[in-house]
Amino acid sequence: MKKQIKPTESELEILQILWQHGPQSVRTVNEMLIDQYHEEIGYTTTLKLMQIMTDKGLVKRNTDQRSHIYEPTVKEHETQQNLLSGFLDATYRGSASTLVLQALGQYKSSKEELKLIKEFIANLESKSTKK
Amino acid sequence: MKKQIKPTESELEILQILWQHGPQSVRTVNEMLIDQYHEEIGYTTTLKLMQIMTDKGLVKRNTDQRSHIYEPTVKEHETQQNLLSGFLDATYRGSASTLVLQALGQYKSSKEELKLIKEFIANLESKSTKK
DNA sequence: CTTGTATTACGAAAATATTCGTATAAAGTT
DNA sequence: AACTTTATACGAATATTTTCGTAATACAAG
Repeated sequence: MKKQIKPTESELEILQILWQHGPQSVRTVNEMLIDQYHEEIGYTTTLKLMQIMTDKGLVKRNTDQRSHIYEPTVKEHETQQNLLSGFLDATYRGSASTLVLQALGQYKSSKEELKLIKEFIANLESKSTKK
Repeated sequence: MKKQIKPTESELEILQILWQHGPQSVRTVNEMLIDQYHEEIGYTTTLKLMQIMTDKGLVKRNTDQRSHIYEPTVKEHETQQNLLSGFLDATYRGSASTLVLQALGQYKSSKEELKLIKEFIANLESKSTKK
C-alpha cells in the first residue's frame, strides 16, 4: 500500500460524491456538491478542482465522451484510514480509546451498530489471549 | 457552550503543548514544538502563531512579565468534540460506528481501555432500554 | 552607561487552497 | 450553415495558512 496523497477538504467532498454515487461528470458532481454541502459553487470551480485531483492522481477520467467521466483511484477505506491516523495524532495525541469513547458518547448508535462493535472487541480480546 | 473557532493544524499543535504541559512562554512552546513535531521552526513563527491565536481567542496571555505566558481559553475536550464532529462528517459521512470500528482495528488498545469501552457501551444500552 | 541578548510587534513574503473569468472547441437546434 | 448550449483548458485573482525578517524595546552583564 503506497503512501497516499492527502486530499484537501474540498477534494474530499468530491471523493465522497464519487465513492457514494459512482463515476460522474463534472456537471453532476457540481450539482451534487451544491445539494449536499454548499449554497453555491461555480461549475468551473468544480471543474478546476477535479483537474487538479487528476494531476495529483486522486481520480482518473475517461475522455472518450465529450463530457469526461471521473472516478476515484483511491479507495474510500484506505483514505479513511490515512485521514484517521493523522486526525488521531493531531487531535487525540494518538489515544484511540479516547476518540472511541467520545464518538460513542456524542453520536447515538443503533442497537445493531453497538452489537457489531461489541463483537469486534470480543474478537480482539480472543486474539490477544491466544497470543 | 458557544461556537468555538476551529484551530488550524499548526494552532492545534500549540494547543496540544499548552494542554499537555500547562501555560508556557513562546520560547518553551517553540522548543517543545521542535521536539515533538518538527525538524525546525523559527522562533518568530511560533510567536506570530500565538499572537494570532490570541486575536482569535484560542489562548490568552499574561503580560506581567516581559516574557508573556500563554494559556488556552478553550477546553481540550470541547475542542476534540468539535473537531471530531467535522471529521466524522467529512470523512465518514457521519457514520460514527464505522469510525469506531476502524479506530479499534487500526490501533491496539490495552485490556483496560477495551474494558472501559465495553462498560461504556453497556451503559449506553441500559439507558436506551430504560426509555 | 554601553554593549550584548532575549523578547514582542508587525509587515510582508511564501506556500497552499479556493474561486472564477475568459477563450476555445464540440455538439445540438433550427 | 448560423446560432445556442455545454464542455474543457488554463491563467489568474482571492483567501487562508505558514513562515520569517526587521525594528523597537526591555533586561542583563560588565
